Amino acid sequence: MASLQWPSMEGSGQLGAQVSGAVAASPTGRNADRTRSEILAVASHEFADKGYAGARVDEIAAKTRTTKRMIYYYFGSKEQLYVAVLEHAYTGIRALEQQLDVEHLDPAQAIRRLAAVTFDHHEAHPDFIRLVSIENIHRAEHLARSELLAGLANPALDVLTRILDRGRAEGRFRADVDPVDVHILISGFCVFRTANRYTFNAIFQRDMLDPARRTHYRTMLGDVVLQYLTAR
Amino acid sequence: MASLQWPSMEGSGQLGAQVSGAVAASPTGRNADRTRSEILAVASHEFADKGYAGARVDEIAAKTRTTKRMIYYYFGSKEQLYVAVLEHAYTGIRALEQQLDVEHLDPAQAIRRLAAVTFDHHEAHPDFIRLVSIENIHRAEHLARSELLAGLANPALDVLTRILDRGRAEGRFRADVDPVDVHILISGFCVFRTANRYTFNAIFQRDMLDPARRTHYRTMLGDVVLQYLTAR
DNA sequence: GGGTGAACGTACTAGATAGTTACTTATACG
DNA sequence: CGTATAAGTAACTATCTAGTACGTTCACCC
Repeated sequence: MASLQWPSMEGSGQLGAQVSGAVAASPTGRNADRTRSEILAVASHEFADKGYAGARVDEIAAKTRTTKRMIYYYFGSKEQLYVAVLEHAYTGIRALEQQLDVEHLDPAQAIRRLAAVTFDHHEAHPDFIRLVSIENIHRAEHLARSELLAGLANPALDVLTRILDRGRAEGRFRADVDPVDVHILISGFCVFRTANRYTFNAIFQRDMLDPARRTHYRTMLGDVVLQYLTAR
Repeated sequence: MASLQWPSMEGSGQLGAQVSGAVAASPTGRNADRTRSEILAVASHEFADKGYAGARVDEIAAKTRTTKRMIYYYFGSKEQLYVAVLEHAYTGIRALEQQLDVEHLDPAQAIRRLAAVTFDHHEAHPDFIRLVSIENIHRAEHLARSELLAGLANPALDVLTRILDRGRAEGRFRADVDPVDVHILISGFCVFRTANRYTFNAIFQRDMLDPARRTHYRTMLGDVVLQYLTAR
């Protein structure tokens, strides 16, 4: 019901805890790690679904196999729980991004691949995109205060920077493009497609996430980015 | 304090009502139109600021020169007030869009102009962008139910369609581009820049709305769209 | 100059909601 | 084996919040 949509560090669902190095969990009854991660998983989904103010601590507790007391036992307050959800979501996504390997491709193909992977990520993790939207409504006040997330650089940007450097060295890409700007171009397209799906559909009667149009938008994004990078 | 950031139909602030054809408002004391529009203006800002669940009816009332009773008198419920805010916001934006006149420009210049005007709109009406984000968190359930907004087509899309037709007729644009896709490209860039400003800044330490970078992003968008339309 | 209805204010209520207290049970460990 | 402590439950409370009951005032019209 409330499994996380990005790979969690502790396994999201049924009884998947069994944390690697730590204390072996007792098979029966109580299990701190499992309880904590189950609360986190349910809370992630609830906050993503209803927003911070719209989510209810009582309902999060009800969807867990434990009680509200445990939420306060492990997380202290609704706000701290929300921050934990944000941190968990961001670290999970970063772990995914770090896996992408495009060093062996030529610059143009590497850019297409990066754009496609980003595109797929956004489609595969709607809860994450929703959490980001929600956090922007709050002007990123929680994100800015989190010291866990403060220094956390974006691996996608590092990869992008290296691709651009190679492309420039080979004389295939323009010299004056900023990696962050390219990232904005890619993210803007992907985020808009998922985050604004509902109002867009209400007005234009077009579901941007219709599977029939998926490859069309995926290649369109690659085209747009490459054309920008290779323009005279 | 709470003036609307898009042109309202009734004048937002002090005592600007004095509705055109209707009954001349008494200069003193009570004035239905003024009260109603003042509630709407304050509510627009509050909902945009805090979201639907986060906004408080009591606080909206407090920031008005009238009382909570009047909110329920004119709008019925918190939800109906929110729908009224949405409808007011969308009709206001549409009225603005209808003004753009690019028929006298050649297709390429017209596209640049359309992109630039869209770009400016997003920057000038942050409350509208926030309301759209909030409505997307709610999966556009209110927008979809509003019969006022149901048939309301997007004038920007009509303009875009005509520009593309002219460009194709003159052999300057590719034949296989969909106006809605071009709209996605433009909107995606503009919406991302404003709506995701805060989390983006927290992670990349770059304010996408820094005035020093404004023209850079404005021309970048025009370049990207034109390159997409004119690619071999 | 008084009747009428729309516009408005005050004070209240029922229910929801974040957070707490008091108490119980399982588990690790000397 | 027994006890300290981590893990857990259920019931409670203070406060907040959407919505309402009821009374009052103003503008208008005859």
